[in-house]
Formats: sequence, structure tokens, C-alpha cells
Amino acid sequence: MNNEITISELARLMNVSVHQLRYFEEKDVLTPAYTDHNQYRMYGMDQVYQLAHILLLRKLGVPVQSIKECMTSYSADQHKQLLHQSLQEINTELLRLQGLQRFITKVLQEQQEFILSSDEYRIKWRDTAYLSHWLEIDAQTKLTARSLAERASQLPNLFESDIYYIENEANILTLYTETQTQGPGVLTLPEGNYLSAQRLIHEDDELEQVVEQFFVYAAAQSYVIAGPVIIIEKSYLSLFPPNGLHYELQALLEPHPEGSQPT
DNA sequence: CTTCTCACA
DNA sequence: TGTGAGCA
Repeated sequence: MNNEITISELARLMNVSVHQLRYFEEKDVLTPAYTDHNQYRMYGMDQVYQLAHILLLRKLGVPVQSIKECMTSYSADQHKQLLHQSLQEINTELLRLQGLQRFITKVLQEQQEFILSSDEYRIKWRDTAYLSHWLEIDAQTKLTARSLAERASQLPNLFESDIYYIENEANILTLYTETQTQGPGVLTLPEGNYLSAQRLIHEDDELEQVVEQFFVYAAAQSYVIAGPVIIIEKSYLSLFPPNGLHYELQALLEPHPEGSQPT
């Protein structure tokens, strides 16, 4: 009786391509039970089990090369080490995906917030935040690709996170990124109510005017600003049309005197 | 339907 | 680490 099956039947059975099966054979991990007189590869139960084993190890990220050595001569200890290694690779991959998940969630949330509060001033509460010093530039000089390449040591995921600009009295613009921990070179942003405005900027000089308007608005509302204006660039929002750079201006407000809350 | 080889990501 | 095209 012919209990063996052809390559296409095995491929269909195990949900792999015929190509892949011949590739496994070339790499010496799956040999047919025998080859028929017409040169057709024929596979039996042994091969079905073996292929299931191979596919399982592949799912764990084990290279085909290792699978070969694994099935020929590997100690129990080496098997265990292989599994531990693949486990830790999967864990780092999981961390990578969780990072992407957080990023996407943040983009969606921020763009929603932008749509809702575009061209409006709001007061919003901010918890204490920590900004880690990234680089300083003269307020007049523009940020260029060269200055990034020269000055910026390393910033993972450039432009995937918020970039904070704070200008001091000496006209020096300092760029910060958010960080979780306190430490050297880390600026603490106190918690409190911040006046906030979000704007879409198309021209470079447009930002200065927006900052001026920000102060004018604050004065008109009798807000007392208790610190520098913080400009937050959210470049990742430019993923969405209309294009331009998304900025949010924030400034810490002194607590309002009783009875003078704006309506 | 299978085989093999080659080029291509 | 595979895939797709073309051939016999």
C-alpha cells in the first residue's frame, strides 16, 4: 500500500510551501522517506512528525542551521540553552512591540487632542515631569542636520517623542527630551496648571508670532506666567495631513487670586 | 503534477 | 530564509 504522500500533499497538510520543503531538504533538516521512480519525493509519518518539530523550532526563531545540529547531535543541556535563548529574544521583541504600541496610542491620542483644541487656549494640569538635557543652540541660528549630527550624541527614536524647547535669558535655546528619572542634566518641570496652546506651523518665523500672541492672550486674561514658555514640538503628528510642524506652547501659571477665575 | 536552477529580496 | 519564474 502507498501510505506515503507527495510533496504538495505534505505542504498542504502542514501549511507550508512546496518550496520550503525542498529548501529544508537542501539544508538537511527534512529528508523524504524515499524518492519514487519518477523522482518524486515521498513522505511518511516520520517526516510529518519531524516537519512539525522543525516548524515549531522555526516559530521560536531558531535558525534552520541550528535545527539541523539540534536534531543530529545535541545534548539535553544544549536543547535547554537553545530554548532559553529563543525565549529571551522573544522577550526583547515583546518589549519592542510594546514600545510601538505605546507610540501609536500616543499619536492617536495627541492627534485627537490637536483636533479638539486647535487654535484654542486651554489650561491643563501637568504632573511633575523630568526633561533631560539634549543640546543647546543659539536662538537665532536654525537647527540644521549638521548641528544634529555634530552635537547630538545619541537620541534613540529621534522625532518619535516630544522635543521640548526652552529659551533662557541669554537667548540660548535648550532642547530637552522627556525622561522618567531625575538625575544629572535633568530639569524638573513642576506640577501645576499650565496655559496651553497648540498650533500648526508652516513657516519658520511663524513661531515667534505665535509666542507673542501667547503672551498677549495671557496678559489679556490676567494670567501670571511663572516661568519660561515651553515649546513642545510634536513632529510625529506630521504623519497626518495637513503637513507642517505641530507645536504646543505651555507656561506654568501662578495660582489665580480668589474670585478672578475666567468664565 | 513534479523536478531543477536562477535570480531576487 | 525563503519566494517567483521558467524549463523539462
